Amino acid sequence: MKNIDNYRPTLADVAAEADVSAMTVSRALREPDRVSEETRNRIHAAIEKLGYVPDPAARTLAAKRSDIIGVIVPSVTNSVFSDVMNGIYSVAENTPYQIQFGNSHYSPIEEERLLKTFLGQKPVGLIVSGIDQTPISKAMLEKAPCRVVQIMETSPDPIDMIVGFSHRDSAVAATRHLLDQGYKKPGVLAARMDPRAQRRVDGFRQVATERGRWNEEAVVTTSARSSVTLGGHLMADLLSKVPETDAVLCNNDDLALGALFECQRRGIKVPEDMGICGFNDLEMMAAAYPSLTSVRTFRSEIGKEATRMLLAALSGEGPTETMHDVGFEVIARQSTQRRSS
Amino acid sequence: MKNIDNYRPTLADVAAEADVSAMTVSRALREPDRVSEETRNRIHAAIEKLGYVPDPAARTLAAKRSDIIGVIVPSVTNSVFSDVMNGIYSVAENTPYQIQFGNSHYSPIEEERLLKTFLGQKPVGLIVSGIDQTPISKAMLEKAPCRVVQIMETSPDPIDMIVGFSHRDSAVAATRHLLDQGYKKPGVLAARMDPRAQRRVDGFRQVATERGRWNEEAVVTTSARSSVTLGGHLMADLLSKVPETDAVLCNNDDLALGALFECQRRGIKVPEDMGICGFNDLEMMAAAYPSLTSVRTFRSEIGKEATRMLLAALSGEGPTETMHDVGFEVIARQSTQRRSS
DNA sequence: ATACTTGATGTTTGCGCAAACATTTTGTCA
DNA sequence: TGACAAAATGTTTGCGCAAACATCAAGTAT
Repeated sequence: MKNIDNYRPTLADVAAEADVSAMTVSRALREPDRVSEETRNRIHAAIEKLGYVPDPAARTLAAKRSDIIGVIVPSVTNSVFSDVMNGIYSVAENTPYQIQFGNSHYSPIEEERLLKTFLGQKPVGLIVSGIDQTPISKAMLEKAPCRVVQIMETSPDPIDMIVGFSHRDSAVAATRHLLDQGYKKPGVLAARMDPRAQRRVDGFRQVATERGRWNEEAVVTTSARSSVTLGGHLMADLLSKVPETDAVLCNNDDLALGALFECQRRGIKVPEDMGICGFNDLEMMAAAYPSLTSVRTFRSEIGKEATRMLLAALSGEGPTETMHDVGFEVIARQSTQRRSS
Repeated sequence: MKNIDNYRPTLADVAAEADVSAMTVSRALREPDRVSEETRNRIHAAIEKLGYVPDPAARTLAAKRSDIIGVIVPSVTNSVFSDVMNGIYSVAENTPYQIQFGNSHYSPIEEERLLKTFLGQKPVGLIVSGIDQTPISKAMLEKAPCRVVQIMETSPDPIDMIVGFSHRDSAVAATRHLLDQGYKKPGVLAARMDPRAQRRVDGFRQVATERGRWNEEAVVTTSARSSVTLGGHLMADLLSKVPETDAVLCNNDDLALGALFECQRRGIKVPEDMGICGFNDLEMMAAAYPSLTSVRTFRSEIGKEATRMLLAALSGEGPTETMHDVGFEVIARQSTQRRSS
């Protein structure tokens, strides 16, 4: 069992120790420039001696705003969002701001609920995923007394600020790559059809149609959570529906890896008989055998840039950009390197 | 730019609307049983009408404790901890408690700093990873005015409560499995030598020594972050040092997958010429070709159980268990299925 | 030398809520 | 029907801090 006694010194205690008023201590912590160096030293010595730690609740109540940056992501297990979260942390870590995560589980309704909770904490900023908020969420964000950054996508009319890339364009580029490599019967594997996955499938459709390679049957999707195992199943499904398929654009890297294993199991040669392209370019893609082509996305960069943008806007110094496209890059590897066309 | 006006109703506003005192409203929210049903309905109608949201800062200040459960993990990108975090969320989601994550980046010093920050928030509970805290951290946790759950490991003398499994025992079981399958020259691949990885290597050493299969040279470790690519490199390294190696125990699944790819690249047959065993049993292990043997760990369960335990202790009802071993399970698959012994 | 700026510090007040205690209303039993 | 317990509700107070304003000393220009 645990010891539950615990005296915590307050600003007033530190003030008494340093022989100044409480307000001077408060200032020494928040606006050091406005306190003389000598006084400041005395105050810091007192803080050290007493082990004073500011009470964030009291600060929030008095200042009518917290130092919280709320972040809403649809999943914490998905490595895409892990990377984004890591980026956010890395920039926020050495600032006075606190990151508070919320997990919407890909549910717009849950996002609404989280948003309400977060706003109750008077955050200084919010980072939300995507641009497909419900009307109620949008309204909350627009009226919110704090800055808002939408991440993962691009949009001509963000709520406030936005950092991401075009999912449609990235799929367009990947599909062109497949066709340029000489594949004739491309298919698509997609799980968890969130708005971004949908836009990627749209990009594929556009290019495939333009080049006369479109086949509705070759689009295999499911609302299930993405996984390597699922990639194998979807690949099997695709092959049973459209046996002549010679390439697959996978909506993410897990599916691509699963598709590769399924091909190995069936003795289908990659890249000769089947081209495989993933999405996100997770670390494992380069290490696979054969190495897997993927569309590199800058997930950590999105998190970092969103946080930087927010901090810049909060500092209030000068005009800040409100849109940032981090782009993407098709990383061609062995899995789409067809010997002959 | 954004609209910054924003009036937020307070308890007093709701009280006026419902024609009761502020305290009754406060009670209606925290102890509904102590308010008559009729009054409660009137209050909820008023809350709805005004869109009242409680101010957590004010509540924390007045009550001298927050509703925050602080969680410190060494990494948010590592899928092991993603799973644990998800487990924690899933149980905490429908409680009044807020989860606050901290990322120690595998640094005990950073953990100390985080702990201090968290304690400043007067949390109701803390969940920390591992049992290797610095003496200062240990002291803070012991004196903390809240319950503490250590996770990921087992220990005869936890600070307060503990949920995990024995890393040593799990490696012992995995190594026995390899030897029982007839492999004679087992090696180990390990990255990020945190205390848990170290204990797993120790388990391997114990069994290998007992059975006369120990070879110091066949233990290839690095302090670098684990990855699939690294798995390939470590495998290559091991083969150059000890070419006769016929099995590897990998300290995690990323390394195992990388090792598999490296074997494929070199034309080494798995499982005939090389047995591979991973650790954690991530989803991809079953989907690989050949499917990969691994030690299943119950990561999500650790998060869930730690949170349940904490909630039970907080509710104060009856005696609660303080130690929970979630165990592990060697999942034998193709990658260690040697045809002949 | 006077008025006036600048920098450094102090005082008062209230943020929104819950603990502790006080009071009123209702129900129950003999 | 009165006495008394229990349930329901109200009042006072202060949590720890920062905003806003007040004060005081030291410099600065003319």
